[in-house]
Parts: sequence; C-alpha cells; structure tokens
Amino acid sequence: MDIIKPRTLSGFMELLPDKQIRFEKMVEILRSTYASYGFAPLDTPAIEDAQILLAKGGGETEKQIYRFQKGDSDLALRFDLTVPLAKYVALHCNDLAFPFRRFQISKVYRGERAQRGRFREFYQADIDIIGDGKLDVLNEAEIPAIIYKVFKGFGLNRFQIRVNNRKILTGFYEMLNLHEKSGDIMRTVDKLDKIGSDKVKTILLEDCGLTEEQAGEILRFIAIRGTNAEVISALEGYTGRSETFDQGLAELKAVTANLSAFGVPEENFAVDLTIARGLDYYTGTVYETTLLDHPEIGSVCSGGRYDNLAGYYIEKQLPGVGISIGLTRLFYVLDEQGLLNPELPSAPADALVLPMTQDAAPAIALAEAVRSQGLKVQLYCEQKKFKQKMAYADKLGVPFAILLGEDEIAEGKCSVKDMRSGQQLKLTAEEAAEHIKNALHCSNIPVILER
RNA sequence: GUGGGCGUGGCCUAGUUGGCUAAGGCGUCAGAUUGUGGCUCUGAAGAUCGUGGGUUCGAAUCCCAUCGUCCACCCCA
Repeated sequence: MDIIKPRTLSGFMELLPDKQIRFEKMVEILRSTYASYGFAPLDTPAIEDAQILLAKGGGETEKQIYRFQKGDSDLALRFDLTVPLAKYVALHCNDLAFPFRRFQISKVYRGERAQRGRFREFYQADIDIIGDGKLDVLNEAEIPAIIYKVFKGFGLNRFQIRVNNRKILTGFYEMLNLHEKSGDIMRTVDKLDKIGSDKVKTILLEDCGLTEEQAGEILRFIAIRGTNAEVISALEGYTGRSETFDQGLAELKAVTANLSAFGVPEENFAVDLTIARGLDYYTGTVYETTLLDHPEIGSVCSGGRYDNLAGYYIEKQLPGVGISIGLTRLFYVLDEQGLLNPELPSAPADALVLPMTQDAAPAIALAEAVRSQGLKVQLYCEQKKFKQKMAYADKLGVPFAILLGEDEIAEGKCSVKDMRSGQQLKLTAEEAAEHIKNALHCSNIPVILER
C-alpha cells in the first residue's frame, strides 16, 4: 500500500492540544464578552451559492474566493462573515428585531498567497449592529468599548483602537476637487506609516496626478496628530466648506464624546486621519486596532459603519456598524512573540486517574466522584506499566495524578500526586477534589501576558 | 496575479571546485528493580537527498522542467 505523506496546506493553521486549548480560551472570552453586550450568536453555512457571495462582483473578492462546482450547483466558500450576514438579514428581516445585534466566530476562506500571519483559512470574530432604516451614532461609540473589553479580557494592554470617519475624508477631498481620485488617494495615504510621507507625496504626484498644491494640502491634513481633542479642534478649521465633512466631524465628535462613559481610556484610543479601511462599503466611522509593540503585523481588528448592508438582496435600507477581529492572525502573532501566558493551564484535564488494580471499577467510581465536584478528570484505561502511566500524565501536562491501588482501596482513600512538586497525599475522593481545586484556583488567569 | 529565495529522516541542520555504506541534534520507540514521570545513560527504528528528465565512469552537489514552500508587491484579519 502506498503511504501518502501527511501535510497541512500552506495558509491553514493546525495546533497541538496545548495551543488549541489556549485558542479556545480566547474564543470563550470573545463569546462571553460579545454576549455581555447583548449580541446574539449566529452561525451560517461555510458554503453558499456563489451568486450570493459574489453579488457585489468584481475586485479582490472575485479573485480570492474559493469557487467550485458540484453537479449543477455553482458554490463558493465564504470569504468573510459580512456578506453571509447580509443574506441572512435580508432573508429573515421580517422575523428579526431591529436593531439586530449578532456575533459570529467562524472560519472564512481566501484563496490568496499565504504569508506570515496571512492565512487562507482563518477565524473572524465579528459583531454587527443592523438598524432598520436608521441607526444612531451612539452604536458607533459603543463599538470601541467592546473592542477594548475583548482585548483587555485577553490580557493585552498595549493596544490602540484607531478611529476615523469616511465622511471627513470624502468631504475633505471634495474641497480639493479630488472626489474622483479619493479611492487612490486614500489607499496611498493609508500606507503613510509604512512608507513615509516623502514616498506618499511622490505617489500622489506621479501616480495619482495631483498638483504640488493638492499634495501639500493632503500631507498637511494627514499630519494632524495629537490628543483626540487636539485633532478635533484642528479639524474644526476645515468646517463650512463641505456638508459631508461637517457631518463626518459631528459624528466623530459624537463617538469620542461618549468614550469615557463607555469606559475606554484615552490611551487605548486615537483619532487617526490616515485610516481608510475597506474602501468599498464603509460610509462613516471606521476602526482599526493595532498592537503598539507590534505595528508590523498591521490591523488585528477592523470595521466601520455602512449604510446599506443588504442592498444586493432586498430593497430595504439596512444601515449597520460592525467590526471583525482576525483571531487566527492575532493568535499566531501572540504565540510567535511568546506572549501566550505560560501560567495558563493548557492540559486537557485537571487530574488523571490511574487504576492499579485488575478490577477498574473502583477507579471508575473515583474518577466520577472527583468529576462531579466540577473538575476535569480523565481515566487512564490502558493496561501498561506504571512507569508508562506516569510518563503519560507527565506528557499530557495534567497538574495532578490520582493513584488507586490495593493499599488505597483498603483504606478507602486514593493517592493524589502533585505532578509539579512531586508531593503525594492520601485522601478521600472528596478531599482530593477539594485539594486539587484549591491548588488550581485559576479561573481568571489571562490568556496573554505582556512583558 | 507579478517578482525573488529555498526544498536533505516527523522537526532543525551538516555535507555543494561532482567521488566510497549521506553526518549530527531534537523528537519517537525499547531497556537501565514489573507502585512513581521530568534528568541521565544504553540501544533501535526512521531519508528512493521534493518529483521527472538530462550531462557524467559517477549527482544531495551541475543543467532543464515541474511541484511545493517562504518573502516582497497587490490586497487584506
């Protein structure tokens, strides 16, 4: 028989158990945080009709989507969670209560060249709030609060939620009569941090065909930095020249005004005029979150406000605001940087019960007794040498091994061995559970430990 | 999609002016008192040198093709 060499495709992440446990921990934090803000869980199919996923048509989506035929069906794998959400809302809008808040943590697929931190299959953790006809700006102010809670929940401190407003940008380009070129300009300006202002200027002049004066105006505009109050006051100087701009500024003020009420510290939030993000459908506030100590990895969470979620599927006007956390990338980078908390328990069980008698019944009962006290307990079922049983406990990384042999059974007790210290005690099942619980008592250990 | 680097046991690497049975480390497995893991010691298994073709007396090493992979660009989480 031919052996097929096992391999995992490039751009797909596969983890060993201890890492997977840490990953799941992050997912749990996301779920509980999202749920705590009243978002409902949603799951949609990984595969959809290609027509639906490609409704928007053209561009990168068409190039990157995994598309295939099965019989006569033209199918595709979802490349994000927003388009499936649009379909879902369009399909069920008569049954949903608006504003509709949902979260979804699922895999998405993109057939592009994989690179460090860039995957072909990866998890997105999305939240969106969809309004029926209207959606108040207050929703846009709440989003950073949720991002903040999630990242703090992971154990991160050095991150920054950067915010801009698309209306400010389009309004500003209207003032310069550059409305048609705004897409190219924004894409260029977005690279400011990466390539520097001289390079940006060169591209604006040569590739975008701007005049020296226009380029100068733009560079001066995106150079506006400082505290939120300082940036906003600098922006006030541009008012009265574009209705769009003025409206964008008003929205930006509304978002920043409620930050402290929502509990977001100023140090984790910044108005940044270079942010453009997802050029096609965002129409108002846009968000991008970066790790301050690892700017090279780019954005780990981004999103914004859009006016018409489901326009391709129904006539109804459904404005919304949402964000997406690139969980796979975030995890990959944190792991690579060695920031995953080594203190976080990553064994599949709290204790491993090792039966040492021919009759396994007492051990089975013991395992169940300890398990019923709320602990994760694995029963070792193999008939191997004691040495090998211990080696297994060691390799699994379980903090405790519970031994049950003739002696213990005769005394009505079991031997509880702390694998880290080597200390061993003879205890009853209840005492054992209590002992282990006290030793672990680790419910609030963060996943990430920043240095 | 465009441009560049690299492919040697499961993993990391040595070996490239072509030359004897391809070397080492990690890991795996088995032993060193069959009720005690990590450490140490001993031993074992495991590679058609990515694949196909070519040059040559002889190819891991040179040439061509192909696949894979990584990096940059594009774009993005």
